[in-house]
Amino acid sequence: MRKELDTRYDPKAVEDRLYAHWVKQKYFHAVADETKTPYTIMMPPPNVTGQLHLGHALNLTLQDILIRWKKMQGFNTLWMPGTDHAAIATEVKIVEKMAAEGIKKVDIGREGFMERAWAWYDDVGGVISNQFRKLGVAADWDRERFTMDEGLSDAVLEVFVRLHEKGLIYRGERLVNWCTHCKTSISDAEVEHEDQKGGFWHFKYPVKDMPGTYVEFATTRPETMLGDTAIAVNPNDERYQHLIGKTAVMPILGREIPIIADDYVKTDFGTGMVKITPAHDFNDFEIGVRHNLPKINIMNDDGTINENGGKYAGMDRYEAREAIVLDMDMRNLFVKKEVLENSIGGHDRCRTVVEPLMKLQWFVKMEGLAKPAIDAYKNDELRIVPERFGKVYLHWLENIRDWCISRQLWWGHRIPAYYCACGEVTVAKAAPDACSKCGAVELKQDEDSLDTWFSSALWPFSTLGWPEQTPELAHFYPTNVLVTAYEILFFWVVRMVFSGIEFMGQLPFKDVFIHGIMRDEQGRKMSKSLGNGIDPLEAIENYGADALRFSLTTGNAPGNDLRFYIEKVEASRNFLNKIWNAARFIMMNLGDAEPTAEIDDLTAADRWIIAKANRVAAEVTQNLDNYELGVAADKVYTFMWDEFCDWYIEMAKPRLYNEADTTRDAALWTLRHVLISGLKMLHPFIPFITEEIFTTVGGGDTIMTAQWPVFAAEHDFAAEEAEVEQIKEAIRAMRNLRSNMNVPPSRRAKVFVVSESCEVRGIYERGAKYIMALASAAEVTVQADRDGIEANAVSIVVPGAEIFMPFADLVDIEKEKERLAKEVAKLEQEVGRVTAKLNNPGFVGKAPASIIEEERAKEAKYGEMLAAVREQLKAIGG
RNA sequence: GGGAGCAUAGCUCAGCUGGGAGAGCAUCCGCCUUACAAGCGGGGGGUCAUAGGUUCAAGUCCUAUUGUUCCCACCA
Repeated sequence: MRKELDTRYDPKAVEDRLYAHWVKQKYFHAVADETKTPYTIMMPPPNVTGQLHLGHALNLTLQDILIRWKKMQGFNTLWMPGTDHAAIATEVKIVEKMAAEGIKKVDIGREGFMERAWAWYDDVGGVISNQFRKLGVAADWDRERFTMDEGLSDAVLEVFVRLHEKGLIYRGERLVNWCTHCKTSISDAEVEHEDQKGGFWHFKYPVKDMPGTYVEFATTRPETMLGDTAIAVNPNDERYQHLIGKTAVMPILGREIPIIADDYVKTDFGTGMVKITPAHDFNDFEIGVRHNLPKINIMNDDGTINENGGKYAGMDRYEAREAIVLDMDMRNLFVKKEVLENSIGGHDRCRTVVEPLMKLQWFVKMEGLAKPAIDAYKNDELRIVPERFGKVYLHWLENIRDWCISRQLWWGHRIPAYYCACGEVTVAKAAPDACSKCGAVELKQDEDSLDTWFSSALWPFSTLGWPEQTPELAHFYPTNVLVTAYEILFFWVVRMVFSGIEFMGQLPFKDVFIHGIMRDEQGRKMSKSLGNGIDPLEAIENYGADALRFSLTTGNAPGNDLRFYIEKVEASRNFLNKIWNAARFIMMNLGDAEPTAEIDDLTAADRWIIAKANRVAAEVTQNLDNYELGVAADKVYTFMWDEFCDWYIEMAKPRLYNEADTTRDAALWTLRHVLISGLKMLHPFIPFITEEIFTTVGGGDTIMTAQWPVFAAEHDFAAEEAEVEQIKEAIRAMRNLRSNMNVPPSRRAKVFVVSESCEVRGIYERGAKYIMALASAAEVTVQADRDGIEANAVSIVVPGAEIFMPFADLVDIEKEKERLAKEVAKLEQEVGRVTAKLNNPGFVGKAPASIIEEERAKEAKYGEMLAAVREQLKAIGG
């Protein structure tokens, strides 16, 4: 039963209906089945705070292409979707919402907060995954997971306990990156460095018992002077040898601090003297450890100065800075202020300048975990596409520091550590009944929760049921590829890799396919503050999901950023319409017929397009294998539009319109066959329209499980391809000439094809109907000589033949001479180039035989054509 | 300070392992040719950033330079 199709493709009438149908049919659902070969992708879980943005759209489209393609290849595909609780990002939002109601976290306490948080999750947690569906993604929603699900939370606890048992998780008082706004520690990866011009203040401290002697140093953060516990110089600095071992006095607080020698200090920067503040600077911390210096913390969690800061206590860190500079100046100990270009770390969430603070936190020891992740890449077990990101991956892992995993937040996985008054700390999945040391039953669980990436690091196996040994885990792990933007290589990819190796004994994926990020028309990163974000849902509303997807796929190389142009979506929409109309045309002509054809019935044109489709299938498959999705899409696009629509369909028309044509069925069969092949190759890219047409044209119940086209040697018709290409070239030449001479299509011309070659004449005799249809010829006469052709007919030379078109009244002999003379010049140049090449002993001696053969063929071809054009020019008196 | 990417037609970008420069959009000319004007046919437009080098042959490989974007980094 065939439906009538509109002249314009309307995605609205198709997309939602088909998606609901796919879901209902469980086409996306994967079942563990050991008799099948799995192909698995873990969808990067979006934050539950989010809305679908173009970055997601790009990421999802690429994954969906791979999943749908592999499914058609017969793999047991699983695309695991889910969402991430996004600890800090979400908590900030919930706090904001509460603030609007005039409520603070402390007002309602941890339990009250969590209640609200879960309510909030119930409200908006599913929004984004519902938006994902609009894109047509073939994800297994039946298996959708959330990082705070019971099962995933259990995995988190299991991992924490195991790492702790192995000594890879420890608790310690260290300097951490502290956000004074969010009042939590954050990991190194969450600190964003930004270059800026800042103050560089020079001060001097008096040296004890050496009146008139001062140590002069410079700092970018004068407020940290309050925590100074030493002054350091380079041990080899001749200028300061006499000061080493002496004592300086921090004037404002009157604190006596030693002058020490340490290699860290450079002699050629600043004054060669450095103030040492172990509690507020990562370098100084190390020096403090080396020299056993006291660590004096001068700051509160909110960035104000604490009681160690004397009279500055209570001031904000920047207020204190000003005040201290002023006070030092009053004492004539302020030397000068310079401007210094340096980089400053801010919290990636709120941009607040990060303060290094001493904190008792939980850390993951990274060295041992990083090693196998490094080896996996070096041993080629892990492949990163494009390759250049492999260096970034290695560099990060080779320089990794311990990972601070505790966060002073409530929304997340609470750290499973229990404290007893006796000082004993118990780490266990469940709260112990009593302290194992003293037997006390009053145990307090750690107030902190875990970094959100601690749970997402487990995503590839926690979603499959780990630590339970589920059939899904056995079948679908390890996954095949991880598709993500380069932005989260460190946050997530690296952590999944070492987690997978540590807990599963196997890499979580074989390939990492990295793409770029979406930018606006001007190349700027899309951001909320700039307000330059494009809503993909709006683009889908206006142009359909297929059009959006296709525009995100073509013209982009792996790893490169992508600018969004609505014009590109329009162009994609036009392509969809083209396919739609080609299908309409074919269905109209098919009617109720079910044409059949044997290979022997096929004409040269049929074989030509079949051979082309065959080769495109091979190439596109190869491109997809290499993650060259843009190239793949482009090839199918060109094949379908240029070759199939603009040439083959046009060539089929004369056969279709002639009921008596004995090859009519072969044409119909070929049209339908090639259309379906094309739809299959397009389906991963544009799933909706291809499904709609496929089912309408009787391809089957769904294209999703149709077999992906493979190269078939029996469809490789080289001779016919060459023959049709020859006809195409002739048609193009004739069109070109007509256009040059301003001959309207309505004026049909007689065409004479002259060739001495019997073989060539055969080609043109068979191609006559195409020349008539596509080059506005009234009739085509093929002959061996020029008998009967008007002397002033315009002529063109094509390989192996000359073509004459009598346009008596239109011909301007002078212009003709000009045209032919130009043609001669062009061919002479060609022949000259090729001949020079062939006369070059280096070329003939070293180039591969096939290349030399090609050049020889060119020389012969152009030589022949040149002779013919010269002849024609002579014939009209030129 | 270290590293990476990019620089190709007016614009946005492709161009895989080196073998005569491509697409989309824009532009110009001509077409309502019975699938499609969201279309059809034809055209113009590029010293592939610059300078060297390797090679019979370089947009493609190497080196340097310039411009640009980004990543990493505890120089006070």
